[in-house]
Amino acid sequence: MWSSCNPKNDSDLQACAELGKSLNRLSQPTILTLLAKADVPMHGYIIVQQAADSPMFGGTKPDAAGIYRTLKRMEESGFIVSEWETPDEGSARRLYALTDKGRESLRRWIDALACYRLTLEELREEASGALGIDLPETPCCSI
Amino acid sequence: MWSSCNPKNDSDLQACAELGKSLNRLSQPTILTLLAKADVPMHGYIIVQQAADSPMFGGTKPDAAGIYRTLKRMEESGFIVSEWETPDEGSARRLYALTDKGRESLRRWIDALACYRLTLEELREEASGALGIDLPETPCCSI
DNA sequence: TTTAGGGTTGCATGAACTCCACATGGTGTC
DNA sequence: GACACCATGTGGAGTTCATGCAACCCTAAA
Repeated sequence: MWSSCNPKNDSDLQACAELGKSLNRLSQPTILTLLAKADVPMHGYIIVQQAADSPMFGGTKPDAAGIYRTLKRMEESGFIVSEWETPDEGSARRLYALTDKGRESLRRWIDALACYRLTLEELREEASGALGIDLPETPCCSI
Repeated sequence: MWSSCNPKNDSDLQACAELGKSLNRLSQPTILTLLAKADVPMHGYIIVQQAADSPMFGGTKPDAAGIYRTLKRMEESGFIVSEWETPDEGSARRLYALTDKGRESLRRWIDALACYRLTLEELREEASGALGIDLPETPCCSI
């Protein structure tokens, strides 16, 4: 499903050295998207697993602590709600569900992402123009 | 020259609340691009001025201290070189010039930006699919 | 007993940004 | 003459935010 261009090995990382740690802070739309796609409440653990496959993380499983913290923030903002599931057997776990506000937020995120995208594209065009090279067809990390 | 979609007023910021402070850390390719376009050494002050008009800053003049710090970092990395210009009249000021390494870095940045762009687009498609809405033509902050 | 599933907190680190202050020098104004 | 303001460069303190690591709790299966 997700098939992004993510540098997998060291030489790719070298080539895309500038990538660095940018484009963080986007775990929130990723989580919103996962919850919206599932359409049922999800456990935090599953969210962490599935987030790893999202374009934002590209196979690298994000730190669980970070995701749980983000989930907490999102609940405080009203984008999701959580409740404890206490089965007769097994340990208790939280179930996170999208709220209407969260769905609305995701809708705005879609526009915001388009905005980001356009900004990046403009910068890329400016840079190409400045170097006098013609833009190839998204040679994304093409090593 | 630069004409990005940047929320100008408060209501736009509300609508694009998720924008927050993401997409920072991109002052480096912006500076590289400015220097590459000028093709002559530039003063830091001018860089600050022109950076304000770039897609990344969208009219908001970035903090000069931050830009100067970035310039220093970039010089340490060998992407630019600077020398003092000491005119007979007026105060001394630095002239920043792009190095070959800097030009090479900008070339990699172009690929990296394409990579970012693709990631954002994928996430956006996933989000739209999850919400069951069809993607309009980049309605970037369309309020 | 170890491993895996599931959740949480604390602490340290680091990057990036903001605000503030301080230089120097020119121009303009009250 | 004092004051303000733009041009120009720099340093420090403090904030915010994300990252990563370690530790802690639980249960269940192998």
